[in-house]
Amino acid sequence: MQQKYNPQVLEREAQNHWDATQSFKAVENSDKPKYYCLSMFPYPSGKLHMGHVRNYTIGDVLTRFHKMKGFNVLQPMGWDAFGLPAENAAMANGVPPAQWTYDNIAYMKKQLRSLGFAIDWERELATCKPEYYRWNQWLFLRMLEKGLIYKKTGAVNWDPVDKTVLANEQVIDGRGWRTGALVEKREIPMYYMAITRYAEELLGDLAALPHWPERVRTMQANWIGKSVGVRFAFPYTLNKVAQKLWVFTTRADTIMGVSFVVIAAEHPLATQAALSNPELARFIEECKQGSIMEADMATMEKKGMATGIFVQHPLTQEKIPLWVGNYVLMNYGEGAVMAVPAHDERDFHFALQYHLPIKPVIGIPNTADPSADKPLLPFDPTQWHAWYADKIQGHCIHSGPYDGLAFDEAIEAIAKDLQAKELGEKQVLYRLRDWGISRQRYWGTPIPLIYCEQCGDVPVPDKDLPVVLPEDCVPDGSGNPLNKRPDFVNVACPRCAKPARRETDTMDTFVDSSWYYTRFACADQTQSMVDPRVNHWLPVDQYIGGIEHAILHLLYSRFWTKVMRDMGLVNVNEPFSRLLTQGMVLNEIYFRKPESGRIAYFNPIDVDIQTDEKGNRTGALLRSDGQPVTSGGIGTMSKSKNNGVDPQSLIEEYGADIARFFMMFTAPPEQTLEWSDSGVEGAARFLRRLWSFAYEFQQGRTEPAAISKMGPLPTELKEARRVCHANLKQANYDLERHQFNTVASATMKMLNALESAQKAPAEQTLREAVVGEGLNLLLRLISPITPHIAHQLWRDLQFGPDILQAPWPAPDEDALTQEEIELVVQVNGKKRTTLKVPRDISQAAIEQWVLKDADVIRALATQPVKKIIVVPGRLVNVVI
RNA sequence: GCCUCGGUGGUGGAAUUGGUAGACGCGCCGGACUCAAAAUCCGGUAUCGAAAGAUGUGACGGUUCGAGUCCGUCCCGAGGCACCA
Repeated sequence: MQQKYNPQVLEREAQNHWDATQSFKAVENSDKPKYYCLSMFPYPSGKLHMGHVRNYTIGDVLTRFHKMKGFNVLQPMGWDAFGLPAENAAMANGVPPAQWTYDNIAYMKKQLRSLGFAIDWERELATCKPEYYRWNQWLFLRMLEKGLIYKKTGAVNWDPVDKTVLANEQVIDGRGWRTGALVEKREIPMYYMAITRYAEELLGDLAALPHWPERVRTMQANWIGKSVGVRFAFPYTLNKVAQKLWVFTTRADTIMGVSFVVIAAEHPLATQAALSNPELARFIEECKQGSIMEADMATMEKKGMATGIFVQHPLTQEKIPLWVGNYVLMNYGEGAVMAVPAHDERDFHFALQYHLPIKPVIGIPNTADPSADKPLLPFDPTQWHAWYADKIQGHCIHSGPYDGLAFDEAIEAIAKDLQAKELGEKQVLYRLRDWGISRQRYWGTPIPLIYCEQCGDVPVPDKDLPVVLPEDCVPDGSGNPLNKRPDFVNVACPRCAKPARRETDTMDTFVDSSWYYTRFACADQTQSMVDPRVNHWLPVDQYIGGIEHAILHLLYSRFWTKVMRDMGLVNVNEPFSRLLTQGMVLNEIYFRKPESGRIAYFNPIDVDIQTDEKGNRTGALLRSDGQPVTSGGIGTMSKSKNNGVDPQSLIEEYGADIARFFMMFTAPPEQTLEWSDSGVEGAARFLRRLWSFAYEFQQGRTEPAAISKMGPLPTELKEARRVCHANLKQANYDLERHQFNTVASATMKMLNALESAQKAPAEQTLREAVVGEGLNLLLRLISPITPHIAHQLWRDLQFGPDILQAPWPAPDEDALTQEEIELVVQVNGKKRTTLKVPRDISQAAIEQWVLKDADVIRALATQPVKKIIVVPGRLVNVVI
């Protein structure tokens, strides 16, 4: 056994051993229960970042834990290889996205291997390869046949200078990132997936995912946003033609308070009204400026303009003015809303701004004088919010036939009356919109369509799949380079064989990642998208990834699984049984802001922190020039803030185990993790201490490998043994709930206890028995986190040939029992003292004992005891 | 703006169902070893106070014998908002 802990050498040896024994190869014909553990696959951006290390370490801990618990585990890895950054890199360096991507994959794979993850590399896939994305195209065609994909226009960000479509990320403060030009909204034809047809099932099945975090289910439910309301129409006459303007509302009970109607700038009626109203036309143009992002839309100043058109209230026939507003969304509901300023905050502010009438129609009952019911108004927020929250306190007032009706009754009555006039009905509406998948970009899956002047839109026949993306294009920022590739664009129409054009739009990269987990089950299958092996492995038992994917990726994947199910490709309803959403990795931000010019960020690695003698931070200096830098707090590691830490240097300096231990110890997986150099040093110190302790133990051992029978133990050894088993028990609980930081800390507590045991005055054989048993448990417990050192020490201490084959340890309940327990004694809930009592003491005896205690008597003073609350095994509270 | 989550010592965090707040680390202080330093080892470390004791989990209020944990209002931070992945 080596005296010094040398991670670089032993980690390579352990990894060679796992490769040679094919330790992580997953097979379908095992008699063990299957466990499919999947971490979200990385985008090959260049090199691993700390978020990746964290994500894959969490997955690996779960993989190895379940392997030792006797599961047949599949942990695969792949590459989410299409996407915008490759095009950006191409513009910067002139390298084709394909080459950049493949180079990155090669480098990052090497990095992943050096971290010792228990991955079955035989199933590796990359979404940018034709053998993968041909199935995107194949399923696209099936969905097109079923009407699950359709074509309609949708809004994009248009850069008028570069004449190109911009991603939301490329729009900064409403301007193009390269040109600085004001971005415009532009409507272009796109393909949509009809995810809304599955809205009800996607919502309902959230209940079938009890092992998903509550917050993710809540976010998805709110995203789908089912609301039951009333769709109804305001009749109007324009150019002597009677027409109807439809709106949707969840607050039909306030219909008698409507004082105006607002339509989106893109609404056909707005376009029509603008024909004879240049001022309105200008306003509508103004509304079309800016990005398509909802956050921008929601935070901009609410503006409106009257159209001069009036519509008729469907129940009172009153004349209602029609407005165009920049805050009405064309793609939700009807693109038109009724405005009730008395009972909606946004309408209220709009009405104040433009001096429109405010008519209260909901009030709280006044029992003394029903004729003086007090109106509830949005400017009385305490009451209004309370009423809105549970909808039970108020009722209709100033509402003619509906006076006195409560929320539900009013909606029923109003919907019935509207229906009788054929002007409305109750309707279920979802906030969820259909998924637009067309991208005017090069580095993605080609959409398999051909446009023929004679035949129209012609789907590419299956026999011509895949439509292969040329890999040698270099984008230059002025539109999709595919349009400049006649060899790609020009094609014979599959129907009439005349010259035709290929679609040059590619698919949203979320399409690629919506089904990759099914492909891992049968990555070598060349004849079909998936094969029956998919039903062996699905659903994924444990999925791990960043919380930032809580809605889009996870919802699209759930949708896609249901589509594949309905086509008979898989037999599960949901793809991921358990979900762990990991927190982001943060680091300090330092910068200097010059009088003029750009703010400069400095990597924390180049900054020295100054502290006072108590350790409080007093300042920060840039090491290169000794001058102060400003602290910008902490934030997610990013290029723009120059606060990333390259995992490569960490792995090279300390080795994989120390990096992994630090990641697991520093924060629980679901919380953000703050980077700290000294924390890494602490992890290194612990593993070195573990190594030398094991070395000393092995050197002084008299009976190699024997964990002999234990006779009666002296107190110190008994206590050390109790600590080991108690921590193991707690750690097993923590592993099940994925709280790995306390598992790591349990291994530290065990080593602390074993070090005291080693020094205890006791017979050598007894000490050896206790310490040997403790080390044996500790190594197995720590092995999922730091597999390399555990592998080596397990062999060096002759516990067995391969720790991976060892069973998961269970605590010995006998070791946990204590003769005496400590009770906390409180008086009126305040801790006064503690009391050592026999384990099986009766309640009456405790009460007697407590009342005789000097500290208790002093705290009682002269006041009489009202009652005594005893929590068995924990505490006593004397109430006075 | 909307949806969701979080806020505990100098610091990362712990506290299983409401039951000893601060486990285990980091940092800092003191000591041992050393010519010296690093490394390592030992001890201390919430705040105020000489002590007894009091205070303390973002703020304020409530429920309870008892609240970091439950309820209400507010403040601050993070993630998402449909073309970053």
